[in-house]
Amino acid sequence: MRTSSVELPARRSDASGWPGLLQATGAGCAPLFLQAEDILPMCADTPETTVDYRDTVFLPETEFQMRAGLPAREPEWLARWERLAIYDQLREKGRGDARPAFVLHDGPPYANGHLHIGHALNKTIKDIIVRSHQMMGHDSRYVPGWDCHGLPIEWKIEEQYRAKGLNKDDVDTVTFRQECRKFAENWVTVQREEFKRLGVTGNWADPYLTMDFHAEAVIAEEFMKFLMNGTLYQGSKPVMWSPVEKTALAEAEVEYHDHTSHTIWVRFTPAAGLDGAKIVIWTTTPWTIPQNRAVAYGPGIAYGMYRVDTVDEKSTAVAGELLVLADALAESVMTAAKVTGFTRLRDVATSEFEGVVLKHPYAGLEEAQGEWDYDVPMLPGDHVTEDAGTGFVHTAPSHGDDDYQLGVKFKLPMTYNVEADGSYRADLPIFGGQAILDQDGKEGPANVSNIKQLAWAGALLAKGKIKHSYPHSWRSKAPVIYRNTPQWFAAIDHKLDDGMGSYGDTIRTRALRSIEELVKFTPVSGRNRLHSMIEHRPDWVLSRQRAWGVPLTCFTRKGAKPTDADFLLRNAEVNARIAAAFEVDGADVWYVQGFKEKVLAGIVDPSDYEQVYDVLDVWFDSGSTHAFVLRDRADGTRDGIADVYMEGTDQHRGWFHSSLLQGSATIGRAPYRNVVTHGFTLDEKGMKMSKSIGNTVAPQEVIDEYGADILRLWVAQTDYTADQRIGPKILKGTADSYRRLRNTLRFMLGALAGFDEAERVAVAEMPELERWMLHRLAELDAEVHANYRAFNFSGVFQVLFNFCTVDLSAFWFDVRKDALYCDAPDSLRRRAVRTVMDLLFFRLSTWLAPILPFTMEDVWLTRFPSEDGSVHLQDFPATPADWKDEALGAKMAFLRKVRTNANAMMEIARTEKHIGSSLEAKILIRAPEPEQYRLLQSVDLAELLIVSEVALELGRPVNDDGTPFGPNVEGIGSKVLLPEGEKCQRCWKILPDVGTHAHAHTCKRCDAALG
RNA sequence: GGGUCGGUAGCUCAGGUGGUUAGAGCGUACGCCUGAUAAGCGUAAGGUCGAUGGUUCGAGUCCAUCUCGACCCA
Repeated sequence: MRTSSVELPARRSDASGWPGLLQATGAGCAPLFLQAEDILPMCADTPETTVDYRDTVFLPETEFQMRAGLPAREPEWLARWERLAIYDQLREKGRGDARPAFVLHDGPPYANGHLHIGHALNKTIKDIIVRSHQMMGHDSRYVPGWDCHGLPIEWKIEEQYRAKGLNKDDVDTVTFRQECRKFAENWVTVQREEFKRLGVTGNWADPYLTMDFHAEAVIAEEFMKFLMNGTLYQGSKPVMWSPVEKTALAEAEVEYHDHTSHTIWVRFTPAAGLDGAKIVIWTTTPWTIPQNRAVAYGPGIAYGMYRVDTVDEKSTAVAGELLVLADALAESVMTAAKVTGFTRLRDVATSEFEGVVLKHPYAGLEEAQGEWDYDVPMLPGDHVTEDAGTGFVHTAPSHGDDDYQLGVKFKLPMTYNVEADGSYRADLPIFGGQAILDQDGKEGPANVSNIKQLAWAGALLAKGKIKHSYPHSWRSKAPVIYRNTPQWFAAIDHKLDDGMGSYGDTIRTRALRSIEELVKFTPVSGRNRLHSMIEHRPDWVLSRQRAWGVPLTCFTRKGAKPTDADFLLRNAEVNARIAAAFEVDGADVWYVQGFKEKVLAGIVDPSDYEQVYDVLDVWFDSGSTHAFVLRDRADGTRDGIADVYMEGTDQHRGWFHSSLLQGSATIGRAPYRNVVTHGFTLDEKGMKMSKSIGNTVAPQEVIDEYGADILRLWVAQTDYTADQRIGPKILKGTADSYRRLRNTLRFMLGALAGFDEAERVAVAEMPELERWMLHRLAELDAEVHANYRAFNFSGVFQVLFNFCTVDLSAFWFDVRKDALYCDAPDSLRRRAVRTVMDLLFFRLSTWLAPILPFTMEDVWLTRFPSEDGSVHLQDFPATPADWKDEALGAKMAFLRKVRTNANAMMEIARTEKHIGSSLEAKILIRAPEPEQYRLLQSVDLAELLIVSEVALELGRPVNDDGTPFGPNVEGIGSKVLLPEGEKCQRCWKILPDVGTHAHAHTCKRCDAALG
């Protein structure tokens, strides 16, 4: 509720004396009277009142533009930094042990395509970390890197070949690799410029590339450590395989199309147990039946025993037979088998399956020559569902991922029945030589042969067809199959004897203990995430059947089996020769005719050995960056370990993961001390960005429209540890915040115009308000440092932005405008304000510099114009601890509450047209407690409230009629009155002494200031 | 389908171990100022803290389920 707080007649011209009229006409008609009323004061007052003192007032003076013009001006600063070689200057400053090193090791982006918003976020966060640590006193080095090998680049080159009608297989490998190299080089150049445009500082002149010859040599060396320490072995694993192209395919190389498959229900007969009931499996790949090695059941699934009672004449089910099925699927199976009547006899607990051994459907067949006379165990598997099928999963470890995992877990044997061209091996009984898919990608006879054979063996319960989504080769459009192929693995649990056992003696234990003891995670949730991944992961598949990468530099003995002790050639001299050759000519030499002979000459007989031509998983490349960057470069780190690895959360599965495994094997621990992760960037509604939806935000567009500093400010104000949102509306808001900040800085620059060291005032001589500002700066100093150290930029921004708006713009600046504009230049008060303004300048401009490098350079150079200066050569200034004054902080907090209360009262008076500006008011403040009274008396309240006069009284804040002044603060109330006197034409305060001085229409202070 | 993380005003963020009417800034509206002026100041309106159920004298905060979204895996 609002109560009028003014008792005196209104002073304002547009209301004075005409309340009736105003009321009668209404606000909407007020303009009608404005003309006449406006003339009134002009007539009442003499023309003398228009004495213009504007030129005698010290208004802010600055070249600093309100409008930044960032898109146009940012490139100029970039050129300046390049000319001044700021990054190199800072390195010079940190030479030797002049400053403690701080190294954020760059996770390499893939050198392929223009930057997207995720890249911009990633590199900006890194840059803020690097810059802030530099300014906190470190030698903060940053070597950007690129991931250059790998499939996507290979594709692009293959695509170019196809466009020219060429076939990749007809091209020399070295030639092909060199084209890939050129392609990567080109994108490195493009991306480097795009990153630099964001204001990211670093050693751009000499970045690291995983395809540098030295990098390739080191990657090979690191791989050979795995070879030598016994963790490397050859195994077999099902991968997606195209029989048409006779090659393995990566997930990204397949596309899904509808495909019609056979579908069969097959009985498996227990050797014993289960009352002789048959276990029924369902599969869409009959050709995998010869490779069956187990049947999986779901430990959490309800099973029952069913008796077939009556069947349709076309049914292959038999009346009276017993079947075990998942209850949820029994009905559908019976329908498929054309069973017309059945009875559920009893529950079958999953414990009954334990230890049950089934016979393969082809066991005992005469033509099979005993091929399938092995045990088929029943095994529990969490991948078994009740969504489709029978509740039992036919398991062929060579032809499916779940099957493979189950096989690894229970040591099922792998089969090698399917050849590269998609046909059964010639010596497989019954089916030998038959194709699953022929060379055109059409179905071969294998499926139908199996269905016939199952029927013949009496194992076929039902059959049908199903249309479903199925993977096809992107290139040939032919369906693919899962087929086990030889692969190279790193054994995660192999016991190591390498003298690096401080944190365990296997890769896994070292990795886990690193996570537990050596690494700090930001946010902390990353620890569990990485830990559980490492805890549960299988062995690392290192090999890819590709051309563009670092080869697995090893040799196998002809005729030896992978399990033989001498299968792999382990020879330090050979390894040294390989590394030396790579160092000079890169990994291409591996593919040059005669390399094997050259490398093995004089050590072993080259003709006894096969050279491996698979290339390393690119994660091995990036997992090795710590070796060829941190360990080997002069700007690396002393112990080869980084202070920070900072990437997106997806890299728990990627770079953090591979670096951890690689490091655990080669240096015995994680190559990092901090893992910082950022979330994903989503659109304004929190949805994933996609080109088809059209909700993407490209960094280049933001830079063109607003400038890189706005994009950086967006990064800084968001909590990047979670997923963030961006879009036109959000960027608009960011730009608004920027403008507010910019104007605050602009005022500071204007107030500092011509500041001279001689003006400086000692802290002890300063007014309380200035000492309070120093107190705030000391508080901020601690908060800013703590937040930067914790990589918490949204904290830094929040704290500084609030400070700028609440403490500076709305309070200190507003209050001190009077002193700055009107006090004589030599007044202690004005000098104190400018002294504090100067101290503020150094802190604010440096604290914000890591976030807004362009704008803060603008600020810095406006104050200190020079050819070679830069805010980025500065450190955060040390802030004296004794600036802190908690008591003063509490006092000012209280006074500001009183101020807010008075403002609220003035707002009412303003609405009622009694006053306009606050200087037109006099405030009566009543405090009931003597202590409060004394406290209020100790300060210049008129100055603090920006009013012309304050009357302070001890007593209750009530009117003569007992009604309260209005809302109170701890019992203290205020009331708006009108001051006595005339308006000083220089400082605009209404004071009693105005007009009594030499200079017309001035107050005492202004009169003196005018001299 | 599985695992992990997240959902507080239009926006960006605060809200130790559960405890009084959930905070800040921006934006918005209204007003003032016209000596920070394509600025500045003031006041105000805005939230069933994703939903439901539970534990408790008391839950934004603890538990369960659901929902939406994201990431990783299948």
